Amino acid sequence: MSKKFYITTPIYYVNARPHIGHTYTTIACDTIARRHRMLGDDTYFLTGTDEHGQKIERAAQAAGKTPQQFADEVSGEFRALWKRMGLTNDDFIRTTEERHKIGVQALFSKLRDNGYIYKGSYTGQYCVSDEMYVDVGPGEPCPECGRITETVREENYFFKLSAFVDKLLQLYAEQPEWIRPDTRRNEVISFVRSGLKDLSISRSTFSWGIPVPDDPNHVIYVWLDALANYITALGYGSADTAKYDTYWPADVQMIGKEIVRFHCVYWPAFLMAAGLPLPKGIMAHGWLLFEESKMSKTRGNIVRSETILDVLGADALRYFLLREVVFGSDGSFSFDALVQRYNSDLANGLGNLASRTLTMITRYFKGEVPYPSHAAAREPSDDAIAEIAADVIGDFNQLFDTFQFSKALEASWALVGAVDKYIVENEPWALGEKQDENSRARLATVLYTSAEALRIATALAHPVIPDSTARIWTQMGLGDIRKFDLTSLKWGQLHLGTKLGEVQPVFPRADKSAIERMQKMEEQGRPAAVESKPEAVAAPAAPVAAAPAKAPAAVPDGKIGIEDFAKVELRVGMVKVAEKVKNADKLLRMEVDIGTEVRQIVAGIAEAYAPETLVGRKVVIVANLAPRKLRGLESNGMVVAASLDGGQPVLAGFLEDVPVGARLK
RNA sequence: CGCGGGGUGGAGCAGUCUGGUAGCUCGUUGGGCUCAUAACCCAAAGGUCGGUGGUUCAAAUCCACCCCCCGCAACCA
Repeated sequence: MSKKFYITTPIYYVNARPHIGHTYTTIACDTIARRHRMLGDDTYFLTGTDEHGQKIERAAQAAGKTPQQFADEVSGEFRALWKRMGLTNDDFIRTTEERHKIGVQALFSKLRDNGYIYKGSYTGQYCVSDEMYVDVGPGEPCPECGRITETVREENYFFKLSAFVDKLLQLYAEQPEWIRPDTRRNEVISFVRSGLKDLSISRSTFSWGIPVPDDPNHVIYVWLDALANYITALGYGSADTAKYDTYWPADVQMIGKEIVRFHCVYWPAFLMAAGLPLPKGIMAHGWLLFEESKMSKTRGNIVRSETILDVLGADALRYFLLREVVFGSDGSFSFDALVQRYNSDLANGLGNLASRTLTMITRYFKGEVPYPSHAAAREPSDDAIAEIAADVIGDFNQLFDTFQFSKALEASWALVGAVDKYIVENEPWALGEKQDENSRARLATVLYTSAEALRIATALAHPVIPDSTARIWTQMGLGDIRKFDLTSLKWGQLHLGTKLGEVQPVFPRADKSAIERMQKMEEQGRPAAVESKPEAVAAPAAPVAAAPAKAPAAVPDGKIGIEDFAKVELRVGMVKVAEKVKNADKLLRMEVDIGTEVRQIVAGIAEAYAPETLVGRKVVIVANLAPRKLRGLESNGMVVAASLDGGQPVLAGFLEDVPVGARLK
């Protein structure tokens, strides 16, 4: 009899191409799903893409595509990547699919029928980037993301979120493990305690979304739309609810820490309002930092999973992510660390243990698993390994099931280490030289013990490194590891006479060139991988909620004509005065002579240039830029500088002398 | 008084919730072994656990205060 197990990833917003952060979440879920399948559970693993909202509408427009085309493309990239990585998701939901639309509308209607939705009007500052209203004054930036907000007045449908404060607090109190880890739970509790305002759950200012039932002028708020995927994918709201009936509520909903509020406050409130069961738990993992700094599109340090797949394979990445990073905390990624882990744990550890053990069995026992013919050939060290293995099985299971992947793997690698030591101490190669009965029996015991420990370590690691463990399993003559019943795993199941397959290294050692290759691939792949348009469009300079700049006449590939360039007036200027702006870390106030006049210009270069070094220097100025106030000072123009991703700006200059006021063309 | 994350041998980290011999990987040095993927095993050197005070039989861990570093935001037209 099997239990059901339903696990979900967030659905990924298609404004960004897949990067290693998405991969991290999805791999974690894949690993959990694989483990549950091995345990015989009726497992269902869902992932997908979130495709609606103003941000997508605008990004598509900027890219000269329809929103659907845009979403199709990026969603396709996600699916292709997961397929390539061999992920075992049972379904892939897209919020633009009909089945999802039906389900969301059914949920909306249900909330309305239950009296939790009312119509009201709302004027406020809207952050396009975060798709939410924020509590700031007109013209102020979004407190969440810092981007500019737009003043929007809408007649909207509202969800009575305020009615759920007590019920939510009760949920968190009664089920302390409902939100994990604790830090996230505490954040949520304090957020809810401070009170909840009703939530606007429709938009009429754009149309890229699911229409509100009976009121097609409104589309449903993206988060209500998106969150519903976890049930619409199962057929909620459709004629066929068999999967919904079987799998809902979810056993684990995995998320990143940035979307805790939506999953731990809004989502349960929606479900309560609809009278539906709540998921059994939300697990929020941390962020993956790239060599200490956050990966971001603007910084251009997003690592693509493809690079790692090409060079080291999916198992290396899977193992690294789950072993290196404490799940729930932030972790850092670097190619050095990846290769290091790969070599020491996989190549030198598990791979080498498999290689030496199986080679000796092949050599000394013609490739058949031996077993000692009499009890005299047993020694305490053999039993010690069996005991360690038994402990590891228990520890691994307990740690893994509480999301402590790094500790679980550490525990099972302790077994690998213990066997390496055991082999050296027992010198099977020396026993192999002798032909007397005792030596043979002793050799049989040592090799059996090693092989059995290897079998156990391999079985435990299978959900994490499925491909390579399957190969070790085959080499051990055990057949298809996917058919192995993990619940039965215990010492002594390896049978006498099991015929080994051909022994081959499973994890070839990676050398330094692997790191260089990956870095090179990243650099080459970067321009294509970075999608900068949506960000630029989402933060329009004008305070008015104008539509993004009308695409200038049909010029392909984002190129501009000479007439567009001619609109920009670049001039050589001489810095007369430069000083730091008070209360600003990055700003310098300069007075710049551009020939015809002296302009005040404020620029964000204070961290790269001391004011006194600038006086007398010639710089390039955008002379016809609209004035803008920065930290209270009006800036009439812009200093041109090279800006490195994550680095400091470098001012443009000339090798030859140029007169002040000269125009650049 | 903006929000957040940190400070543990040379490097990178775990341990802190739940106080009890400071652990892991790499690196260094010396030794061992030759089955194995230049791998594996042993040993050694290397630590004021950011500081000060407190609680305690006992503090990396709990409490208070302080110092420093790093993100993010405020400002990068």
